[in-house]
Amino acid sequence: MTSIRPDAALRRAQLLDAADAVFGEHGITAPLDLVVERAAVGRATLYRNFPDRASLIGALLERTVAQLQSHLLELGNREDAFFEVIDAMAARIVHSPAMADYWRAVDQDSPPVRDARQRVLQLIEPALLRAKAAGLCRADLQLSDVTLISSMLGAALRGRTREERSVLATRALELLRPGLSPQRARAVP
Amino acid sequence: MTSIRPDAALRRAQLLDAADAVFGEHGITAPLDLVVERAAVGRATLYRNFPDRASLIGALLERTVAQLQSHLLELGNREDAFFEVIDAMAARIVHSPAMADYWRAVDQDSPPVRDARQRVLQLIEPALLRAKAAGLCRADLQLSDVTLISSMLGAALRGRTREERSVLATRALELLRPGLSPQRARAVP
Amino acid sequence: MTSIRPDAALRRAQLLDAADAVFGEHGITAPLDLVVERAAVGRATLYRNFPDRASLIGALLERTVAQLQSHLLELGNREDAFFEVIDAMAARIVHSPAMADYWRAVDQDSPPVRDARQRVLQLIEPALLRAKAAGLCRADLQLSDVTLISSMLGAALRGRTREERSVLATRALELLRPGLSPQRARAVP
Amino acid sequence: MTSIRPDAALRRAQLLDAADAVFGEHGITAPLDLVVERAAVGRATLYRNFPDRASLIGALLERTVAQLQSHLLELGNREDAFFEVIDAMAARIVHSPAMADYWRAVDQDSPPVRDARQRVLQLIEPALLRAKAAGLCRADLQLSDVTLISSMLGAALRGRTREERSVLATRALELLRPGLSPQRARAVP
DNA sequence: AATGAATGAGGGTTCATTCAT
DNA sequence: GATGAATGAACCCTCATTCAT
Repeated sequence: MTSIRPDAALRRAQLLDAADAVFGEHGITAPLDLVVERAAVGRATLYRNFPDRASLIGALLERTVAQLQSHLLELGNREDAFFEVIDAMAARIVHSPAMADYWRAVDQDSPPVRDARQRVLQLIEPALLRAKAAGLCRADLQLSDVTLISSMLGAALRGRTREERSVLATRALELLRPGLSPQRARAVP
Repeated sequence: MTSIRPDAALRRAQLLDAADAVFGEHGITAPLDLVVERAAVGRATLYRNFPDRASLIGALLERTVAQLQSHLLELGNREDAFFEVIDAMAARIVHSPAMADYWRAVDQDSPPVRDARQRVLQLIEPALLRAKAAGLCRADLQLSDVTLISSMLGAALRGRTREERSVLATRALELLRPGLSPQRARAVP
Repeated sequence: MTSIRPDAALRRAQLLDAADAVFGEHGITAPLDLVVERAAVGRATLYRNFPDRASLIGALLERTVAQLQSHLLELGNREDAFFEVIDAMAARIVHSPAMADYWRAVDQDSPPVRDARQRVLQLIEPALLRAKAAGLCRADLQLSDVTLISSMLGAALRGRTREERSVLATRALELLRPGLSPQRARAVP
Repeated sequence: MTSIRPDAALRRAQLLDAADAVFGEHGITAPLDLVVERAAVGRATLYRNFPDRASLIGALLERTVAQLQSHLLELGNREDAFFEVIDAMAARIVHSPAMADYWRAVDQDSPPVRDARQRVLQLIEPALLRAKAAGLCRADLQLSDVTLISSMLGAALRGRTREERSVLATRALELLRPGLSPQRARAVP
């Protein structure tokens, strides 16, 4: 039994990094040739590792899920973990602006995408419940709102330089935060 | 000399309607063939009226600008005109879900798109100023925030059925509205 | 109303001729690029006229069916029309050596191929019945044998020069003819 | 020095069996990956044993030649050995339907194929001469006709299930046999 | 002025073959 | 010696755009 090729794992990582960068610059419909070129890898290598675009995106999502998981582990039972996650999400999108597109990816949600989304929401749920219990967020906040917020952030940041993205993300969070907090009764208009 | 101008105008309108529908369904990168087919028009006719994709999108934006202008005219000097415009913007996106994409369209902002955006912001500015003066919106709200909000709404709504879009738009506005209102001092976290 | 483009029909014919030649030389799995090149035509022109390989082959079959039909018309009610058809089939294969492959074409018989085959057999049936009635051919000869004979002739001739094909076809017919004639009782071996 | 030759021989046989099966199903242009997969062997192993497709096919032919040789040995000096060989050829093609393709293989006859064909014809020649001498077959039958018949049988059986092949082969032989027997003088047409 | 046929560049994918482990 | 990961050439096909009718 041979050991599981360390170079294969390297290639995979190279490809994922390249894909993340390319998708960030040109959107998730970017030519896969760009990914191949950036990874400095043969064309078929991409296709063996990721038979189609969806599976490539799926793998990128899996990486994100793993990162989220370890982040949540770090945060432990903190009451404000939910908001930390939102901030981290924004930071992640600033870093990797195609991120948000991954979640609604590739014509009508392929299975790997659906699975990853499911898992993310499951991971976030306890944090959301704790925040609600602590009265830190509005009472009617839903898991589905997290998806919505992610989409909104992602779209806002598309096609910008990294610095612009950072500025815009900060502002977007400023505009969104009050809407996540507990709501006073509002006067009728 | 024949005077058949209305004919040409009709073709243009047909093409724009078709483009709006097709872009709404398939995104603004949809094959222009689909537009041609839906407009039931010869292929070159599209290209005579709109030499490239950007000018087609520019024309769609112009239509929106014109609608916005007449809407604002209707609203007159009402203090809440700004919020009416935001709602109208959301409604317009629900109806025509590619709308938001138009604003950041086609690889790094083409001139017709840039122009149209400029004009929209100029139209909205007075309403924003009035809302600020009346204390109806947060003091630091900028014109650039309108672009941001538009992006955020648009992204939330892509690729859904009309009903889903309507539900999501309502929710997105619920989340965004508190952030647009005047802000209390917030306790330090 | 414009007249129905004469040049379009020309292109179609050019393409069919080119396809016949190329398939004859390299088999029916030859790269379609060769067809395009030989027809001196843009690549997409091929694809508009014939969306896929099967439809190209289908069209080639249709041409053959039409030729067969007019040939049979010429022959009228002659008792030996069946053998004339067999000879013509061989001649046709000599001229266009991919012909036989067309009949069992492209992974498990596509609909256009199936249709064309059906029509050919229907056309030949009367001639076969007349030959049987006149005692010119063996009593148990079936329509399906025609397909079989066509396959056998075709295979014998692939990838040869025209002259070699002609010699081989003559020989193949010499070997096959006695088997098509009425059979004497054979002594048990 | 280790003496692990049987191991290598086993691999070779595995590969040949796999190739025969795959070529039978998908034709002799089938992806060699399928052969590798079916043989459950590393990819480079195929290439070490058989540097290219032609040499793989050549090896398959050699196997057939060997079988033919031992079959002829069994038959001894029987006068009808020639017809036994024809029947065996048909049976072999029914079993391994790519067989006939092997003989005219891979773009204009590669050397290993040419060699194998040569040897087969040499093996068959005595049987043919005996049959002729005994008046069992037509006087003008040539060695080259054997090639022709093999092609014809092979083509007739391509792309069919085993059962269909068996039925078709029987029929094809029925049609061909009279043409191989001594010919009466034929009335002028 | 309007049509739709023609074009060719480029994307996705497969596969024979080589090379590092 | 054996493995399977990596390579790149080549194929099929789509689509924005031009041009003959």
